[in-house]
Amino acid sequence: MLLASFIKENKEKVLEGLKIRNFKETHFVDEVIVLDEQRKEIQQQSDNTQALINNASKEIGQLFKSGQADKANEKKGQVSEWKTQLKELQEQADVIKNKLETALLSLPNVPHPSVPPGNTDEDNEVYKAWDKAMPQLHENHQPHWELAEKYDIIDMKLGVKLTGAGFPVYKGKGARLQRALISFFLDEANKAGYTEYIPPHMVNEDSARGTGQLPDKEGQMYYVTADDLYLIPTAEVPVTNIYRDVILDEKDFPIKMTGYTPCFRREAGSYGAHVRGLNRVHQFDKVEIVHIEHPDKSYDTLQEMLKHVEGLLEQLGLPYRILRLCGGDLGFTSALTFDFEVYSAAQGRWLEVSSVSNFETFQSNRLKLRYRDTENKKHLAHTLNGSALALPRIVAALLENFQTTEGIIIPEVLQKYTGFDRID
RNA sequence: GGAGGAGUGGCAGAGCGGUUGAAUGCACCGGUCUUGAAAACCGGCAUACUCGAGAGGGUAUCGGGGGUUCGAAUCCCUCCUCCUCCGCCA
Repeated sequence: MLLASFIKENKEKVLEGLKIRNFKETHFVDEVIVLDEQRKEIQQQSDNTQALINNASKEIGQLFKSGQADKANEKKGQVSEWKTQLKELQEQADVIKNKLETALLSLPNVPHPSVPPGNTDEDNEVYKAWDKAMPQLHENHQPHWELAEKYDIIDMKLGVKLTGAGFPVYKGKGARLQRALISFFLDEANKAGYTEYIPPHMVNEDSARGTGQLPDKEGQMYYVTADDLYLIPTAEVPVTNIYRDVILDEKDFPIKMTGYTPCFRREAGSYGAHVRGLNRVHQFDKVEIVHIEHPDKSYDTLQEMLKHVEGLLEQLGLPYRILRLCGGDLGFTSALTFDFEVYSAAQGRWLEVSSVSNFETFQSNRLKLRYRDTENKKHLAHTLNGSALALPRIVAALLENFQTTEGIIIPEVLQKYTGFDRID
């Protein structure tokens, strides 16, 4: 959420940003500015009335003390008039505040100047292309969903029986591969200086709001009605919210956190060949990295995160490319996002496996995540996060790219985790 | 799940209807003293919104929300959290 004051002072910049995003509902910008003015005005009136009441109440107290009950009762009459006025003012104020909140929540983050304009994923900029060899598959190669069945390592049908479509069951070497990847990713994150967390897999409404899942993506989350809790769509939500309502010292930067969690996404309305197998599922595993950074350093940090993710993919030996998302494809809360895609050879497709973003102050504003500078002034911190990495599509690419007539070869870095070097 | 008890500033801990944004202690910051340090003494020390060039002013906040009252940290309702006991349980 942007600050109303920021919108007022940077109206042109905000409008330009919305244009880059191809965001049509620019009327919210003026609404915010007007409503914020109205809010101040009515707040002023309401505060003044309250001040009158507070003063009169003190006087009444004094009068009772000095035994002038009749005068006190006279004052009471006047106060009750003010109270009626106050109530009306507050009702008006509530209406305005609600409208303002709605308008503010409707506006996405202002894109970073480097974000290219564009509407769809076709307009994304290839930031780093893959210029090395592509995997060469043998003649009878198969897509990962067939391999998974052939080697009996992932059972989608069993998932349907137990839960429903999109809930894969990993079995035998498939399960062990899954666990190996999680351990590998976490170990790499630890080596890179991230503090590891195991957060809850359900969060309350405040947390979902803090990182911007609510109200924007309400339908995307599984919701436990009996307890008013949301299943997390990513570790970003609980991990970033660790720092909700926190005021840091400048010297606390950078804060680097990592966590493995399952992720739950309803993905309503998805269907077709592109969501086959592991390409899109309702529950998947992911290791996330989260940074909280000083505003001056957040873009250097974003580069550092890209390097970290690149390192993982290189060690796994998967062809990858990095995209700079265009305005239209950029997430609501993000200022700049780089997507990582790996090449899944049997499908002949690039699959998104990581999304690394700088949210600047968009999340921290709602989180009330601030820091004190050397002059003791408070400012909003910057938050960033990235997948490092999301498992299913990595598994898909591993299965497809490393399939041989003698089975699937496990990358060397994973072998000490899996305890086997091939799936056959 | 059942029965009790409790939630006050960074921490500890008073207050239990009327100048209480909140005593006191500790911590922290500045100063005096000191060769330096400690001790002692003096002063400062919450957050948000808002008015003001500034000095300074207004409003809100004593777990969250709602209510009673001219007036609530103090009374009532409700939710949350923690503690003790019982039950259940990986």
